[in-house]
Amino acid sequence: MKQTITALILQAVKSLVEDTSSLNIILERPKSADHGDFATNIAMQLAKPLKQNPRAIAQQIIDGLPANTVISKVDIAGAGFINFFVSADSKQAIVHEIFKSGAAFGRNQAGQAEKVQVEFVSANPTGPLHVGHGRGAAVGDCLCRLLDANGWQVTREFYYNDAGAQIDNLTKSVLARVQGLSPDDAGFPEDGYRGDYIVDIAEAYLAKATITADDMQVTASGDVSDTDSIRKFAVAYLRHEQDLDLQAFQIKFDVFSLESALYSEGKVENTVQSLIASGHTYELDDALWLRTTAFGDDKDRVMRKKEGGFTYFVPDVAYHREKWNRGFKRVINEQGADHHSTITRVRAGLQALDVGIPQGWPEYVLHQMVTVMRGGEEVKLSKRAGSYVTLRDLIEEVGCDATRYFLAARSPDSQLVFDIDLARAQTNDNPVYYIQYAHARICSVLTQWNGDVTSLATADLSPLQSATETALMQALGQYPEVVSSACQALAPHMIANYLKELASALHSYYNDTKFLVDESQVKLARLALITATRTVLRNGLSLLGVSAPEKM
RNA sequence: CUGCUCGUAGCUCAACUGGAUAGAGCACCAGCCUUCUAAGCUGGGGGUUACAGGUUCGAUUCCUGUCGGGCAGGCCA
Repeated sequence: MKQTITALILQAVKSLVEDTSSLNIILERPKSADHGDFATNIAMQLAKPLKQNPRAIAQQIIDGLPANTVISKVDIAGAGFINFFVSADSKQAIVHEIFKSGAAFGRNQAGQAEKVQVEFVSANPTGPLHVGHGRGAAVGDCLCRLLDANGWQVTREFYYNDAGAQIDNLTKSVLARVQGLSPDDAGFPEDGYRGDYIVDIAEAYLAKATITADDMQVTASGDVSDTDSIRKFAVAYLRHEQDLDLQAFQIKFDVFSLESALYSEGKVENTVQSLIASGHTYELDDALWLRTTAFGDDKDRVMRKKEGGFTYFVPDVAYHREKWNRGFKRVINEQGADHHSTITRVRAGLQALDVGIPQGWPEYVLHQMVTVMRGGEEVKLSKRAGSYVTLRDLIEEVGCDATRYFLAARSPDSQLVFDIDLARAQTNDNPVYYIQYAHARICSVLTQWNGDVTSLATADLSPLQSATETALMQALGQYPEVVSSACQALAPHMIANYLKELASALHSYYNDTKFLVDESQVKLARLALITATRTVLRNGLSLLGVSAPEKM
C-alpha cells in the first residue's frame, strides 16, 4: 500500500522535476484521521528548489497523479501537506492478507537469512540474576525475536566471566563460610560477598552435593581447605542457579561461551601475539600497552600488567575475534550502560588486529539502570551486602508475562523505575493485561459464534465501513512497518507501544459494535476483522515473548 | 574536572527518527453492563516538552551553552 502510493507520487513529481534521484519521498501516517491515511511533505521539500509556494506545488502533484483504484480522495492541508485517503476496498484488503499469511504476517526477509549473533545477559557467575539482568534478558530476547522476524538467522549467546578477580573473591567468600565464618567475624574477606546464597553454596559444598549446569557436572569434595574444588563447585552452583532464573523467564541460549576456555585454549595469548605482531603495542614500566588512542580512545590501555596477568579487556578482544572467526558479520551486544566504556576499547583492539573487521563492529544496545522501589524507598542493589531483588522473586511476585513486558516495553536508553509494590498490588492494571484481554475477548466471541474460523478468510468485507472498523483496519495495516522499523532501530519497545494501540482500537470497537448480529453478511465481516486482529495480537505478543491467553 | 546518556501532565512512560491541535496508563471528576468478558469504553480537568539561544516552511526530535539526574573515566571486572 505504502509502496503503491509512493510510486504514484514519484510519477507525478517526475513531471515537475527533471532529476528525481536525490529525492526521498516520505510517506507517513498522520495522527489525526482528518488528515487521511497517508501524508507526504514532498511539496514542502520542493518549495525551495522550485522557488514556488508549497501549496501550489502540491496542487501540481495532485493533478499529475496517475489514475488508480487505491486512492479515493486527495487533499492539500496546512503548509502544503498532501493527504491521501485510501479507498474502502483497499483498506479492507488487509484482512484477507492477514488470513493468508497467518503467523507469518508482519515477517519479512530483510535479513536475507544472514547470521547475526546477539550476546546478552552475560552475568558473572557470582550471584543470582537481579532486575538489571532481567532488563537485559527481556530486551535481548526480544531483539532476537525481532531479528528473526526480519529474516535474520539468530544465535543467542551468553558469555561467562568465569576467570579473574571476582571469581577469586567468590571462592574466598565461600571458603570463609565453609570454615564457619560470618561477615562480621575477623578473617571474613573484606570485599567478600555477604549474601545468604553464599551460605547455601557452602552448605551444599559440605554436603558433597553434585551440580549439573549446562555442559558441566561438578561434585563437591567437601574438603574445607580445597580452594580449587570450592571454586569449581561455587561457579557450577551459581551457573545452575542462573539457568533456573533464565528458565523461569523462558529464555533459552544457543551457546554459552566461557572466558576460562579462552585462556585454556590459548586464544588470549594468541590475540596478544597478534596485536604485538601488528605493531600497535609497546612496553612501558614493565607492562604491555595497546595504542588504543590510534583508534579513538582517549588514552592507551594496559594489556599485560606488571605482575603478569592480563587486564579484563584482553579476553574481551579475544572473545570478539572468535565471534568474527565464527563467521558473524553482524554481532549485537546487549549490555548495561555501566559497560559503555569498554565499547571503545574492544573495538580498538579489534581494529588493531588488522584483520578487516569493520569500525563499528560489534553493535551495542545499552540499557540504562533499573531502579527498584519498595515501600516508597529505593532498594540498593548490592551484591556484597546481599540486599537485592532477584529476577526469580520478581517473576514469582508479578508473573513472567508482566515482568517481561514491563522490562521490554520501555526504550532501553531511558532509566527505568520498577516499583515492586505497584507491580504486585496492581497486577491487574499492568498494560500487558490490557493487550492480553483484547485477545481473550476475541477468543471468547469466536467460541460463542462456534463457526469455522478458516471460512472467514473469504468473507465479504464490504460492510466494514464504520469509524472504529476503519481505525482498526488501519492499525492492522501498520504492523509490518512497525516490525521493520523496530528491528532497524533495535527497539523492541516499539512493538509494545504498537500492541497497546492495537488493543485500544479493538476495545473501542468491542464497546461500540456488537459482532454476533443476526444479519449474516455483517456478522461474518466483523468476525473476520476481529479474527485478523487476533492474529496480529498473537504475532506481536510472540515477538515480546508474552503469552496470548484465550481466557482471562 | 572530562566523556557518554537522560530530562515530556502530580506519578510511570509514548510520540512512526524533523511534521499538522505533544499522546496513553495510573490518580481525580462525570457517564456506560436485562446485549458477545466492565482486567473494558465515552467525555472532562491537568503541559511554556528543564532553561536560553541557533539552524528552517516547521524542533520534544538536529547544533551550542546553562542547570539537574544516572553511568563511566583502575596495571579492578
